[in-house]
Amino acid sequence: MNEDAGRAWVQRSVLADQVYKEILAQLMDGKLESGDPLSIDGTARELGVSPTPVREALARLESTGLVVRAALRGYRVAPMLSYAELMDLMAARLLIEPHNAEIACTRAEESFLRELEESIADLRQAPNGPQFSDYRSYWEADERFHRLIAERTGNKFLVAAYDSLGGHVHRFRLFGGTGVGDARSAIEEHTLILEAMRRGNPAAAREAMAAHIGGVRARAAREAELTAPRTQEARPVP
Amino acid sequence: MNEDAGRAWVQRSVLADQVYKEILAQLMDGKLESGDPLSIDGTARELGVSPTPVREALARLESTGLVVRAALRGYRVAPMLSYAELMDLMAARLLIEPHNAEIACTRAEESFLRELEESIADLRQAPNGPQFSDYRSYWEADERFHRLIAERTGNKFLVAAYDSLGGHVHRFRLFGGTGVGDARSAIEEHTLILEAMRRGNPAAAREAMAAHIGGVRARAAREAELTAPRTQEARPVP
DNA sequence: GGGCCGTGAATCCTATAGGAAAGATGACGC
DNA sequence: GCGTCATCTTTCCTATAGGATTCACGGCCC
Repeated sequence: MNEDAGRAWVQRSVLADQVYKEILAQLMDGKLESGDPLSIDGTARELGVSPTPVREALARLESTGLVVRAALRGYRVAPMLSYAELMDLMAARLLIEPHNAEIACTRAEESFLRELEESIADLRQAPNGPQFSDYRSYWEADERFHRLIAERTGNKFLVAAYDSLGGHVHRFRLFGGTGVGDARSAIEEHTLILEAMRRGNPAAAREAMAAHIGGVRARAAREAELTAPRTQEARPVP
Repeated sequence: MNEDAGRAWVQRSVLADQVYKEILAQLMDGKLESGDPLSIDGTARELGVSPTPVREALARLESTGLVVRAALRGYRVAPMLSYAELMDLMAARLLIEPHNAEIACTRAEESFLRELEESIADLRQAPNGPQFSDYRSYWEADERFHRLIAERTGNKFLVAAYDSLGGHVHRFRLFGGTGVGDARSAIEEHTLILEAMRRGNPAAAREAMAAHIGGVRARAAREAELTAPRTQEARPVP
């Protein structure tokens, strides 16, 4: 488990960062399920490191909402988003991200537009298989698109607000085991946003972003219906 | 529930939390100034604890934006907000908090309104001297008012967005050495928001909150002009 | 005089050890 | 059979030690 000659993932960098990414990958992959206790010592043994970096990584993960911390009782994996929570997340994104797009459009420059275009191109060529390692690059490109817009506002508090939602983390966590389901639609909508920005029309950019988030919400709702009307009423298995 | 449950375990607490509060107090008090390096070992020696809790406390403080972390070079105190950044903060708050107030108003109950009223009462009787220890209770009551509204939305992502701004942390940090300057106005505006909520008028609640944030912004701008002429202009995004 | 480089101190990062509390397991008594 | 209690294991939390790295300072060379 820890002895794998092929992966010497103990490099000369901050170990806490490596642990952070590893735990994040396991969370995305579904290896760690909702409510699982995330023991500090246990994780340290499993990864072959000491508890100190694990402690620091978990302290940072806590701010993402993926893990929850009880005062003297350790960390636990945050429960998967329920349908209502997913809708809440989309409502919050609808408040913040269209606004970001509008502001960013007023400050758009050619280099910025090119970066957006590049992220869309990366999105097109990224695989989107069922495992997190498969769709990781897709996830990164998608996140980069939205983050670029948030950062382009020039307002670091809007960036912080966008970050705090953890929209992509929570959304893509639901893809664990199934893969990205709405790649085609997402790429189309990203392109529409970019075009509105190219035209220099802030109102159109806002509307395009709102339409995109709305589309994500609708598709997420449909997926949630398809997979399982789970967790609302825990019916005993016959 | 049980108020008189054993008190013995209360004295046992996580040391990292105490370190967190202590560093926060020093930041608020101005004992730690912008750009100061915040050495882990040094802080540990100063507080008489080991580096491990300090490390965890700093990792959590990083998400508040009060300290910044360089990969292998330690932590530093984040620079004080410039005039432009303060305006950016208020712009972000104007996006989020009026919306929160509107949603919260639609779900207001008597207990919620009473809690709001209580926070305003606490605000009235709280001292607001120059040291952080003086206006700490004022700060807590003010923060509680806004947080109650955010939490009343029932949308934890809106709460997270509100948290991420760190509005009160940054705003009150500027009060270090001078004390709260706008207590009277703030109390009045809080009362107006509460009255709108009592009337059950979401649009009025939104407007009252927007007026409050606008008032805070105007007063902060005036203070900034008094203390130091704004030399820093909004710099273009990279 | 200015730039480059070696040495030393300070600091960060990680590992290990031990005390304390919570939870689990099993035995005992009713 | 069921509740209670003692014991044990697990886990969290803190302290300490040591390797690795960075920054500062002084000397040396051009």
